[in-house]
Amino acid sequence: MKDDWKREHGINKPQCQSKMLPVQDALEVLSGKWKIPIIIALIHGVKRFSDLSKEIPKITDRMLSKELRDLEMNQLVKRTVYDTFPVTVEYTMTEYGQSLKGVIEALAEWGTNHRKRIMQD
Amino acid sequence: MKDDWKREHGINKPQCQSKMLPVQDALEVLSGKWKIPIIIALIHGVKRFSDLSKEIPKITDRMLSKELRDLEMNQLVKRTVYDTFPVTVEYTMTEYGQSLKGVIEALAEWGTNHRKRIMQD
DNA sequence: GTAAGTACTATACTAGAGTATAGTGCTATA
DNA sequence: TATAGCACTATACTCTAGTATAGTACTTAC
Repeated sequence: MKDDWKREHGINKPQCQSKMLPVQDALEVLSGKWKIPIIIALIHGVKRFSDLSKEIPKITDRMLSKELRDLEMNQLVKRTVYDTFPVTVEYTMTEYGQSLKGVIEALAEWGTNHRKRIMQD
Repeated sequence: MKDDWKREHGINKPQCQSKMLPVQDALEVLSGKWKIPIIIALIHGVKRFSDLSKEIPKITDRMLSKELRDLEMNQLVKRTVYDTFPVTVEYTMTEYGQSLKGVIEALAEWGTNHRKRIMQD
């Protein structure tokens, strides 16, 4: 590989190679306005589409649908369809999805502290 | 406070009150395309504007300037102006900024693992 | 006096994330 | 037969993050 190419892709520096891409991967999974609210809602139990819609203020059906699809593609959320009258669909965090708990915990802790710090000025 | 108001602002559920806002606060600090690259560059040492510009591929001056201002406002980065010929400006992570290391570590670890998992399907 | 180096700022544009609003397909009850 | 409830999808719009490109202010060396 040419050095130019490496520079282009930001992998010429060891630290970039080892940290930057992974962090951006993780942030992409959590990206957008609604993923965190959805994840937090689902961490506390199985929910149906309409439950989530009620529980998350202001989210539109379109966004809820799209974000759930994203989370499902990343294997964080499982979608189960029941063949009942008005079809019901349940969303659950997968076992793998639970692995986000640690990350979210770290973010929550830092965020709490940061808000205190910034507010007091 | 009215229950309606609480529902509107998503703080009627205990879990929202305790986790959602802090996590979003933290993510906002790291938000955007360029903050992580800048932070990672600065974690490895003091850098000048032009250093960062060279080290972070494709970032425009405008974005670099804006993101550095954001990071400075959040007290993560310190800006020092030296009264030299062509004025030089140095950017450093503050002591407080170093506190992000843990969060970034957690994100990097999860991101690495996630990439493996998603790729192998 | 003009060219060059540093650290920006200004203006205009583009693309993608998010919003608003309405409509679909299914069926069981009234 | 019509209405209601669920889980979406379609279309069109808006708004903001990011890009592209150019220009500024300062000063020193040639």
